[in-house]
Amino acid sequence: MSQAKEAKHPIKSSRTTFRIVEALKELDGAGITEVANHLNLSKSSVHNYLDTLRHEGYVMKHGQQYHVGLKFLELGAYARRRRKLFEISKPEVERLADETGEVVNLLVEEQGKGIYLCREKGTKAVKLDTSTGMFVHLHQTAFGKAIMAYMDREQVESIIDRHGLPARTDNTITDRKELFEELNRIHEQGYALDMEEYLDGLQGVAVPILNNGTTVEGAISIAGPSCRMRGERLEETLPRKIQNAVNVIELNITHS
Amino acid sequence: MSQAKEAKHPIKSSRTTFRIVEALKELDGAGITEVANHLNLSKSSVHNYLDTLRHEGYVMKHGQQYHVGLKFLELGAYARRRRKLFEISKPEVERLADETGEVVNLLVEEQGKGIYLCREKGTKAVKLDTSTGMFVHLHQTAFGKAIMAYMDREQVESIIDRHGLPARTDNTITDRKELFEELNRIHEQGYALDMEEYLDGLQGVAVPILNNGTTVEGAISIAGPSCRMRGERLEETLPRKIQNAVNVIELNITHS
DNA sequence: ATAAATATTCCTCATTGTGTAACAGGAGTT
DNA sequence: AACTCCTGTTACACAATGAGGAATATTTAT
Repeated sequence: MSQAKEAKHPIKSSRTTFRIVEALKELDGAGITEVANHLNLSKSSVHNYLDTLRHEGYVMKHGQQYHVGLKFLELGAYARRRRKLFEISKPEVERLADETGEVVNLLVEEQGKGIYLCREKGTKAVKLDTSTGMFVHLHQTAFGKAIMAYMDREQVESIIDRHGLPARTDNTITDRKELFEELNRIHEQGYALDMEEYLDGLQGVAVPILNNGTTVEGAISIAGPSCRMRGERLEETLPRKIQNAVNVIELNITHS
Repeated sequence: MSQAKEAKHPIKSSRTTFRIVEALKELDGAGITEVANHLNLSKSSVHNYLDTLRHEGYVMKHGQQYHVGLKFLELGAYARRRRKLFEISKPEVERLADETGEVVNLLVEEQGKGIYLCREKGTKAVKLDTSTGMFVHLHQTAFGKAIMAYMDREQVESIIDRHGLPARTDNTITDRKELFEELNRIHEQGYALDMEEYLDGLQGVAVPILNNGTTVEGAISIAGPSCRMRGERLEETLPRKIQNAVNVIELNITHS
């Protein structure tokens, strides 16, 4: 499993293509010059890229503003659907949201980071700026830690090497040794806690989803304001609720 | 509004990049030679593309199989979130699914075709192979016709020119004149019907979502097996239910 | 009406992607 | 084990192609 930072023979235009689309996302829509400045490219180049992308249907042009097109949703939704985990888990995630009233997330690991497959909001759910398709550092969240707790140590090491352990709040675990201790604890108790490690005032619980009791497929988490997430509810009731849902999911995974 | 089939100076590599990813989707994962044959490209080229795409995080490699990566979901979900229509409509779509028990869809137009923003299944919902992110011909579905019914005639003409009127079932409207008559009827009655025009045995109703009572933003449809979709339910109850939901949505759209 | 932004087109040269062909590694067969 | 027949990967050299500068249109603002 080669881990080179660069491809041997990178297709430059392929990379710039995506850099441009990503710029469009970052800037939330932009004109040609804006993109050109943002990426230090010539206006004419950017123009050619955006023009071809538009003809391919991957970007939209409204007036003089270019935008990321919904055709990416076609590919993205396909990639998500391919993971049987999503199809199987969605109803359970919805049920959990109804029952608890909080925010429930389904997350998987890809390329050493976590990505949300879906999120359901219960009636009391807090507003969060995160959502479907977003990438997060695994060590900063409950579900991320839950997933790592069931990976090989070397795998976790390589992820840390690749992405580091950047902090997001004062509580984020940024120390390698400390993280591994936490992962051991999680492995023992079967669930992970997020004590405002991702966002101040937000806590959560997460349980990993295992295939055949061995490989981690993803994790489900429930998150809410710290005031509602404590004591028995945080450490007993909610973990058990998720565990029940996960049991159902795991049954369906192995039998398909 | 130029409608040239090709960009003036197309970036070839940009196009092949997407052709490769699309091939990966069509083949539902593939190896290098498979892709190369499928697209009449040299193995080495495909290898270079897939390698860079992998390093960019847009494709995944499992063993010798390459797959569309979830990073597309990041862009796709963003593009969807950008449309305020989605955020506003989602709860209404869910409510409709609960109330009717059928399949409820939210669709918008992009590039002259229809694309599903979301789908919610009620308890009695039929199984459908379509889903989020999928593109469909507008004239083949109830929501598509509902959308076209509120476009300028010339706009509809140009869409037909671009995509034609291919049939999907024996009932699909394939005649230009017939389609325009149908669109007039829809405009008058305020809702559109799909009488097995997309899939045999499947019927549906759709209501367009208007902004300020003028521009079409999208449409909501309810679909189900023909046996359950007839008479008063099809032509009265369901249209009214959707209309109510749409009213709520339209209110929220104009006030934001 | 003029100015100041854009976007778009034109054109040239060096870069970059392409295909051919050779190489390596694994699975299956005799 | 040696062989074949698949893969994926690397090397290389030629030609196509994308990049950038500058000129031109087009829109928007003053």
